[in-house]
Amino acid sequence: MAEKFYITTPIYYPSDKLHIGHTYCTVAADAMARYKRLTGCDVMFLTGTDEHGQKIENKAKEAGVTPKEFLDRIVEGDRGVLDLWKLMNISNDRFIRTTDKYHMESVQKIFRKMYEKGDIYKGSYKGKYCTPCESFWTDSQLVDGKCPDCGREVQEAEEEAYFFRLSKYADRVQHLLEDTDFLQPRSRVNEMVNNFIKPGLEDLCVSRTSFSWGIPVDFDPGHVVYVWVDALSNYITALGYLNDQYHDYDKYWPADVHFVGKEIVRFHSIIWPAMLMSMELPLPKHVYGHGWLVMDGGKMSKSKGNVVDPYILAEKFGVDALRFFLLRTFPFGTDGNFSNELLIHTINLDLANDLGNLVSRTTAMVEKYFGGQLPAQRQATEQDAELLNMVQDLRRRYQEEMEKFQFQNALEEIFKVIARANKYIDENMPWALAKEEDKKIRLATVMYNLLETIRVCTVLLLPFIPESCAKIFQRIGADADVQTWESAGRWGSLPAQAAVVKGEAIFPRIDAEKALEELNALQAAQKKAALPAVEVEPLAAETVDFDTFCKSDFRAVKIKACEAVKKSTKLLKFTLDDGTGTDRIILSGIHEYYEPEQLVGKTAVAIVNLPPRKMMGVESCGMLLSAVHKEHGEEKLHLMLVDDAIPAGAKLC
RNA sequence: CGCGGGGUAGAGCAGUUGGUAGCUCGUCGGGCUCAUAACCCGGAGGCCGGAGGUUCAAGUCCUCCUCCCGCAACCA
Repeated sequence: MAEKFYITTPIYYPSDKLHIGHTYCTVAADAMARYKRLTGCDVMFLTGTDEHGQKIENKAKEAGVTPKEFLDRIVEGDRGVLDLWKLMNISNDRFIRTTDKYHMESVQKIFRKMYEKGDIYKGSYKGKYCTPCESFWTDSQLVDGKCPDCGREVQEAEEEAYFFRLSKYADRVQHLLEDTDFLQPRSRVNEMVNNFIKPGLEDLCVSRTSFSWGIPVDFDPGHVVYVWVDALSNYITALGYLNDQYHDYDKYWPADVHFVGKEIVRFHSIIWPAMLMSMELPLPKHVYGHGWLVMDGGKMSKSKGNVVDPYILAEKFGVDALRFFLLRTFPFGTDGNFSNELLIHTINLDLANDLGNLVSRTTAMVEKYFGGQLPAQRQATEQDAELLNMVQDLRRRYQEEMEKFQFQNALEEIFKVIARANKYIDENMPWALAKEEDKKIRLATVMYNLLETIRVCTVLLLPFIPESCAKIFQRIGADADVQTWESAGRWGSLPAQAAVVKGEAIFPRIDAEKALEELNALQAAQKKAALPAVEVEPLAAETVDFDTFCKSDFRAVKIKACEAVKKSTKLLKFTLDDGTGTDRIILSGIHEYYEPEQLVGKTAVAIVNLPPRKMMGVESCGMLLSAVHKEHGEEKLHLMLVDDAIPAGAKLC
């Protein structure tokens, strides 16, 4: 019986369109799944979407549709999640949506099971409640003891909630992390243990009453199951655990590996094992926390406007080229620096110049010198040894790296061989052999060795660039029986007289300059189209009475000095002349928009009778006024600067 | 002193248990002409962030410092 292999991606939260980072993780999992299938494993590859929660509820409301309608559009709709995976040639065996009925029923049973065991108990979530905002706040979220949203008084309140006894499993989880290879790469272990386990694991709130878009707790209808139990359970419900939709749980669980982004390592390496321990189920063998793709050293984010759309790249350069680039360029465990230049560069170098060109020159010569079919006779020499040795050992080296999820190293091994094959051509100079009639057999041998090298490399590239591999096999006349894992380990599998055809270039070279220009234009256009040019806050509906308004004391102030607050990215510390003769210190979080020296000497407007407030250890007495709006989704801020003719301390009314 | 990651040729990165510093690109020079102006060979280019220490020997181990990046905090 075939060995089984169960691999998962995270289930993505579809509150926005997916970006290159999601694509990265999914492509990696796909390559791994394809590799395991190639080696003969019985593979289950799962991906999906995490569809509950407040944010989805809000987004849907903004869009004026029901949550389900909103989700269907973004998951199943045009250029949605399913379309993207189809485009990227993702070979998942199953796709789970947490709004699927079977999943919801399973989660209710799981929740109940843990409750009946005593690992989930009803408690209360203590906090402060703001009645007009209908919001709960923790003490640390409050501002001056008041609601951070509206600034009004809050009441001590308790929200009823269910808790999971995470603390009960702290020791076992710590042991799992520190003493086994459960969590990879190893560098993530310290982070988890130091940050979350050593300070003491608190019991986890696993239900909410403050929103309704979630799976109801069936024995307590006011509550919905909060994200942890709902989302993490997908890895077993999708196999049919406690439901009748599927029946593969016994076959595939425990998972061989969960691929996850480093931001959710915590949930997968602490909460998920604890939940499974509570349910007394086997633990997944590995959790692999991969790195992020970052842009110019900074995190990709909507507000920075540097989110990369995989659709544009795949359509422009080809799906295989994009898949290849993602896995060839970046070590899987650490962050990678994404750029369009690097993408084009990698495609041109590896795929066009090395691999594509090797296929072209080899097939062209077989056509030119032998009409597309080699004679059966061979004449080996010592010159062949190095290449043959490399190719014959390639599958082993490749396998070693793939088993460690080191895709970039596995590909590196293949491309070393490809480079060696290009060199082999130069060493043997087939064009010279072709000129001498008595060297025909030697020439055929050289060509066959090249075809064999290409064949073996192509088999091993199947998990990464499946469509291109099919084209290469066709060119070198490799049928299905010499496209197998087994045949990649056996030199000489290609029939001696295979039919070879030249054909079009498989990876055309890209004109880098032109492509970059087009790409930038496309990305800029898309960004503009997606977001409104200028957006301002809607006017407040509530009126404020005149007396209340008059209590606010606005003054013109002169900026005498301004400096960045150390250890803070956003705060500037202003020393102001407010006309009283005593300096006034105000902190303002506008360093992203202004450098301190730009503002010294200017006249600004401040409200001076706010109670003082400490930020980053410095006391701020009042607040400088700014005008804010959004442009193409990006926050813009302008400090209110007024005529320098206005004296310090002048009252605004 | 909040937690973690990182500073190695112009750029992007490898460097396993300490033993003459490597890879890719770029650059300079040469070769070849089968091929997608591709391919092959050679050269130049580094006080491995800084300072101490352990050692016969340190990019690699220890201490301190410094800068960058995430998370967290903060943004009245």
